[in-house]
Amino acid sequence: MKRIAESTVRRLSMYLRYLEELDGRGQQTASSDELATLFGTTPAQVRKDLSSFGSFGKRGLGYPVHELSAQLRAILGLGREWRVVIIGAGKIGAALANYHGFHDRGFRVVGVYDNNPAKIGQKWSDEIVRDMADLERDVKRDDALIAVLAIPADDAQAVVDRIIQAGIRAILNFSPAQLHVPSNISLKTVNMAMELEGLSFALTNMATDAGAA
Amino acid sequence: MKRIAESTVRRLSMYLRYLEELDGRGQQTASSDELATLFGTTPAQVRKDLSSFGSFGKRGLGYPVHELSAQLRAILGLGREWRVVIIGAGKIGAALANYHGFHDRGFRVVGVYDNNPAKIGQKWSDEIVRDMADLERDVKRDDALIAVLAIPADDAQAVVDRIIQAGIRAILNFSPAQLHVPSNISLKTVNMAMELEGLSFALTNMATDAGAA
DNA sequence: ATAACTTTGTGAATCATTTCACAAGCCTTG
DNA sequence: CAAGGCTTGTGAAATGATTCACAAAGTTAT
Repeated sequence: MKRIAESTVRRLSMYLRYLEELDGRGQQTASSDELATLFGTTPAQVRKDLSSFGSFGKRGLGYPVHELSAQLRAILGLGREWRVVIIGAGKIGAALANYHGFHDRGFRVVGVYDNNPAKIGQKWSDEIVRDMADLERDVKRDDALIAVLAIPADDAQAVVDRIIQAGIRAILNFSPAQLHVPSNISLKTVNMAMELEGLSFALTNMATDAGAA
Repeated sequence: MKRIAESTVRRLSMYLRYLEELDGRGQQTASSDELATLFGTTPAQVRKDLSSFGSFGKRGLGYPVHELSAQLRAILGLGREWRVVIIGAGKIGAALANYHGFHDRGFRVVGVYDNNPAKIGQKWSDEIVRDMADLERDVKRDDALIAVLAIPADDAQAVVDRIIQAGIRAILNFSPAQLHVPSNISLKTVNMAMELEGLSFALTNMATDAGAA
């Protein structure tokens, strides 16, 4: 299989969300054209994205909704349970732990950590907040592979180094820090400041062109 | 000025964050090489990004840290105050309202809205939660141009249509909904599910290649 | 069973972004 | 002030992503 672009994976994720909705409504098939118009992309893009993984459609008819959903879940690795630790029991961590889609897609939170003594031991959205000192031990014991980082930027790199040692293989980073990880570790950073500044730029330079996505 | 790529704007935002840190430490100049190694990009990329906007560096020496910071702030449109409304007084909204970088960069929250009667009128991070019914009136009166959307997916498109009518020109969307806006409105969507599924994909297909960013 | 119609899958072409490579310019040293 | 050492700015080349365009394959109607 050839290398898959980041942007392709994001679109697959979109397609899946919509296909599941169609499936729930009992729709049997969907054409690349139907999928495309909903996402502001093109039919050719949809077909190209899917064709990297196989031939799922029927010519003259379109894609079988239910079956394609299953295929996409398999492709995205959603057929299993991923054990996740949330590091930082602040507002962002809480938002994530509460987020439904999180659990429904097989991402199971097995631990929430903080280093603030006032928070440790408190109940917090189905979980007891644990001491960050226990992070390594727990990650190993619970076999967590994914970590969500929602702590201040200054502490972030040190924590990243620790959890990678403990066996974490993928990190979703909400701290406004530029993190460095070995190339066999997956890292995604969501940076609020960067998004807002992107909007600020677009508004300031509207004359030229207006961005959309 | 020619069209600027989204990815370029994101990098400018990164450069700015680091330049401000260097400036705070009193460092006078920084080379493209120094900036590049910190961000996992290349010196050529840094120079190309900056060269879209002018010649800020001195050959043989590098870029003047303080001055370049100021230039980047101007380019990104951060020299003014942006009035922002947060729609949805849930955990994500709270995380944003509390977020320091938010206010420090000139993004001033002028209103927080919810349609839950239990929340309306309550104090909430320096602001009183207001009734979403008043959204249009307030947006116009307060001249807010940016909206942060942190509400359930089902309500999102209807709210978007309303606030655009009221004068909002840029939207940061945290709801897992595919939104449609006119082309003169800027929209950025941060979709947690998509990020997590991206990690799941990367972990599942590690054999091929490991993603990093 | 045939014809007309629809929609996929995919090489080729276009468009966009990143990287290369080097001349030009500035600083420093002697 | 001339020579040597860095580092920028930028066309050109390379790489990557999207769009085009059409043959192949399936469906539907008669």
